[in-house]
Amino acid sequence: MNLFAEIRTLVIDSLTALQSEGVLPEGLDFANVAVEPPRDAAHGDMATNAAMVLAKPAKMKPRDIAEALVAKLTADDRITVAEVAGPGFLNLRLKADVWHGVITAALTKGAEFGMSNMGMGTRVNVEYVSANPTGPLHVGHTRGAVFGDALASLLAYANYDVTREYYINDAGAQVDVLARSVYLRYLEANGQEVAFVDGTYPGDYLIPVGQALAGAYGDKLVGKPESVWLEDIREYATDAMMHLIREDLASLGVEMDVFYSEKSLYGTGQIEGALKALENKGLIYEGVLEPPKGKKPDDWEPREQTLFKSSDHGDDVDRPVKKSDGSWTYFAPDIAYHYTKVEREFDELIDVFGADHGGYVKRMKAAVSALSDGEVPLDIKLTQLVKLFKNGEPFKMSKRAGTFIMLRDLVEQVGPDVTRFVMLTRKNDAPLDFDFDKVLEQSKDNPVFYVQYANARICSILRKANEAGIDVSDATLLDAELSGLTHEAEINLVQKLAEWPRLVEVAARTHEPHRVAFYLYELAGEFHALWNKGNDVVDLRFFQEDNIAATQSKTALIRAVAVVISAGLGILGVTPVEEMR
RNA sequence: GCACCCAUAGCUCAGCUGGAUAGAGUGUCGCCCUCCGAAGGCGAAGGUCGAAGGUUCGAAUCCUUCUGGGUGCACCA
Repeated sequence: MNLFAEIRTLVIDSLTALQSEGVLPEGLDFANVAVEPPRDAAHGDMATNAAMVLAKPAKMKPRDIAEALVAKLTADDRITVAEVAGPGFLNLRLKADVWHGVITAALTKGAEFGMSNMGMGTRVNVEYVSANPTGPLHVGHTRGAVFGDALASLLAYANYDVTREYYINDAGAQVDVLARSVYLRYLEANGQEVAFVDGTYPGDYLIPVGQALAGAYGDKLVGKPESVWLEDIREYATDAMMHLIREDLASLGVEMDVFYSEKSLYGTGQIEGALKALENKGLIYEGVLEPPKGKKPDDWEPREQTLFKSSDHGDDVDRPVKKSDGSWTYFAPDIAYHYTKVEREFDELIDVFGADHGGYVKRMKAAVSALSDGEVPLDIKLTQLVKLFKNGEPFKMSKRAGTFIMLRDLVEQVGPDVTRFVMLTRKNDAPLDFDFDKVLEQSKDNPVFYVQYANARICSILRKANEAGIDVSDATLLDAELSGLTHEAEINLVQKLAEWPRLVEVAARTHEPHRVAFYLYELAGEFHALWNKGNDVVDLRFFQEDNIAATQSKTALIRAVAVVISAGLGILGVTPVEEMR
């Protein structure tokens, strides 16, 4: 139930009626007519811009349209007052029981209150993490993982048919490096002294892989040339790394639907097929790129390469798909991979990349645009850096000194819930400060705590009422008499609840799950404000020992709040707590 | 040199396909704890929304230019 959408429908219906009465001209576009919460509550419960938006196309004065609309709207029994204000705003006040209906709807629908049909089953592929299978996930990956996962859940909540996908880069040179590094660990496990030169991965996490390999092969591979073992070890090592990565993801509560292997594209004609598709559109040619201006690499020399004419689809320059020696560039399999997404009949694609891949956005969009003839939109969300702090001091990370922070370090120290929520307290394209101490702090400036605390307080009251023998089961609260909820602070809270379905749609449309986190913080704020008013105004306390009916109506309200908090935290992948410990 | 992202209160940040007097936390100042959980509460002060133009009835939001910060820039993944 989206109250704003319902009132908007009423406004549109009224406008249509005015057209048939000849008050308004035909052929008006109502798409921009909005019904929103007013910025200032003193203006009313809802506001619509209809008169201002339509003034120009209807060639009428905004106030004249507004006046005509007022007469229509006040005839509806949900509206108590409709008045024209300012340049042509129409401020509406709703009957109290309309607001109370929000509580009933939340209690009836539970977690489904707020779900939207906006997606209408659109098939959307959300690709995220996609870290190279060369080691465990670190902090940067964590943000991408949390963001992508929350975005996927958000879209699912708005009735998109979501596929969560991880692209495994298991075919490039980096997995050869991995294999060589593991081979060194293997030699080590066979009692040899080894040196980790530049260009190998020295991480400890490869030690058990080398040992396992020694267990499986004994010393059969010792002293053998690379050609003998590279392929086997590469596969063995990438499997081991993907196992690590899956464990990391699981510890965060991230579950992928599809792990798509880059290697599986090779030898099957899929890369050739994707490039053929581009070639058929006349977008592949042999050519020589201009050197980059201003920053010319020292070893630059003109080379003829196979190029994709990405500049035809919004890119700045054309991009090579083959190296000068004829082998694929990394871009080629990526094109093929995205081609499979188009062929798998997704209606929309979303890629979540780290900000350091920003330079990759245009060419990828160009490729998808070309391959789908502009039919399949690709949105690429970049997640900015996470800056770590401890005791207010920047936490310097160094691979060499072993202070590189991994996903598992975060989860071990602060838990998956805090990790996830904090990662979503900033827009994806803004850098994020993550302070190990602050995120565990129990105070109002810690949003995780503040939201969880609200939920815990609500649970506490429900327990208390139960202990006092008052029935506060959802079934009973559904029938509770709500007409007593008239105090401004109570209505404020209800109105905040009413915004939830609307917020879900805004967040889903903009692909911005952080809006959910901010909304929950605001909702918790309204709840705490009402609680605190109970300190002074006894009638506002949720638990009224000598008044069962009042207790039930007030617990119905806060139970609805808990329902929305749980639903919102569910989207973020955070478990609501019932008690603060 | 080019591209992308960012610039909002002292600080950290929200700001809804453009909407009314631009919001929150924190910090500062004043008052408040016999009270369902004070791990706080109420109030005040605090802004040329980086700058200048433009579009619009209306711009923090859209366009152009500029300034300042971040990131990336043939063949590496």
